Amino acid sequence: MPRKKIRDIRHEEFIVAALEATHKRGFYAVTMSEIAAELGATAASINYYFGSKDQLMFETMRHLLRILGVTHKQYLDVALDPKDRLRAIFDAHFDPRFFTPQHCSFWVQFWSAAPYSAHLERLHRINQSRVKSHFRAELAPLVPAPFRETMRRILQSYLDGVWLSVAQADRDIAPRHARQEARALIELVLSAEFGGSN
Amino acid sequence: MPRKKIRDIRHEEFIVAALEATHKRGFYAVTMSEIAAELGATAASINYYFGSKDQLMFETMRHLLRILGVTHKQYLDVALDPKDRLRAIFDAHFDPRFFTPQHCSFWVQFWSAAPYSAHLERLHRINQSRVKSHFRAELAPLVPAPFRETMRRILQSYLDGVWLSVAQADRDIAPRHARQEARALIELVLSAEFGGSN
DNA sequence: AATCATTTTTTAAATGTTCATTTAATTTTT
DNA sequence: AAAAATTAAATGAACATTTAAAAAATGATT
Repeated sequence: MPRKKIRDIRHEEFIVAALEATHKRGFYAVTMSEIAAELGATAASINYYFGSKDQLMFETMRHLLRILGVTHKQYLDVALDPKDRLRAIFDAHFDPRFFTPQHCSFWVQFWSAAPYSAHLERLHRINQSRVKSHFRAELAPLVPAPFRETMRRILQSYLDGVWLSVAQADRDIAPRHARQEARALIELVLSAEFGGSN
Repeated sequence: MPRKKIRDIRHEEFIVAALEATHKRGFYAVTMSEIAAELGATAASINYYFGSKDQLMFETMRHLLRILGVTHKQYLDVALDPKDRLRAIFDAHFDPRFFTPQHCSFWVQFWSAAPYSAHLERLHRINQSRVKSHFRAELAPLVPAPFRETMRRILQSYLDGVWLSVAQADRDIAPRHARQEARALIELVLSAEFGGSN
């Protein structure tokens, strides 16, 4: 069993530190020194490992996306029917591993910054189309084609909106509650009378 | 008829400039000089009128909130029934005067920055509770009490989410389309079977 | 085990840039 | 002439990043 390399340990540590410090101070206001201070380290060592502040933030978002991807897969693996598969998207986003104040606030701030950096924007586009195609695929067996895109956009906007409100801390963050509410919305969407097809 | 004071003219001009420049460069990246340059003016004159950059941004958001308030009132004035009144909230937010790329991106970036500034946070809290109570009031005659809060949060999160996605420019911004979709969601919410009451 | 050379990791301090803000003077309006 | 509006230039603070040196880990050789 090969011991973990220092490089990998630090990589992880600094990402966690970036999440924490960003949550405390804001995406732009947070400084390298503040992030390093979370670990009793020094700003220079962040550059030693990541090269730049931008790169650290980029890697931190990739880390979040990785968690999200793994979590989603786990829920899909136990999904029994199309409705479960649709729920899995929300369950993954609202999983306790993921749906924390730190993550939500980093998430929202990162995406609002994305349009202003080619680097970040690319990540955004990739993620966005991934989520979009998941939604489309899961809605296909559930919603007739003419209504599908509307329903998808409703669900997706709702998902983003929940994050925004959690990041602004005007809602407390019980993952269980978020899921419950998402399920209520899913029921609503699926119970719609699509011109008599249901 | 008293001529407009220079002070008021500049106040407005700089706010428009702030919206435009922020849209181009991002809430944090944008500099005083860039904002001033929109008008062929100089950074110093912003401070002459506003005192500081923070204050300019603050006033800019207040300006948006004022437009929103006025617009909302106009829609309420012509609403004929409870459903119209509920729609009025969305119609105001998605009014062409309001629902522009500049406004949306300022809006989203401002609110994601809000938790990190006491000044901005106060504005956020005030606005948030205003919107919340509007939703509550309009939903009261339409949705039975036990479901009302869930429906309110769904609608409100959706509203925020639409903004986020418009600010990220992965949707084009036809106000008409946004309204249409909001109406679809309203229908969905109101057609729900609340334990047989409908 | 102990020594020492080598590499890796870490830091303190130096650099240099980018602003917001201030100041003092100039231009424009009244 | 007095007041208001505007600017160019100065100021100073805050940072990310670089550099050069110190400290720690590694590992080969006795």
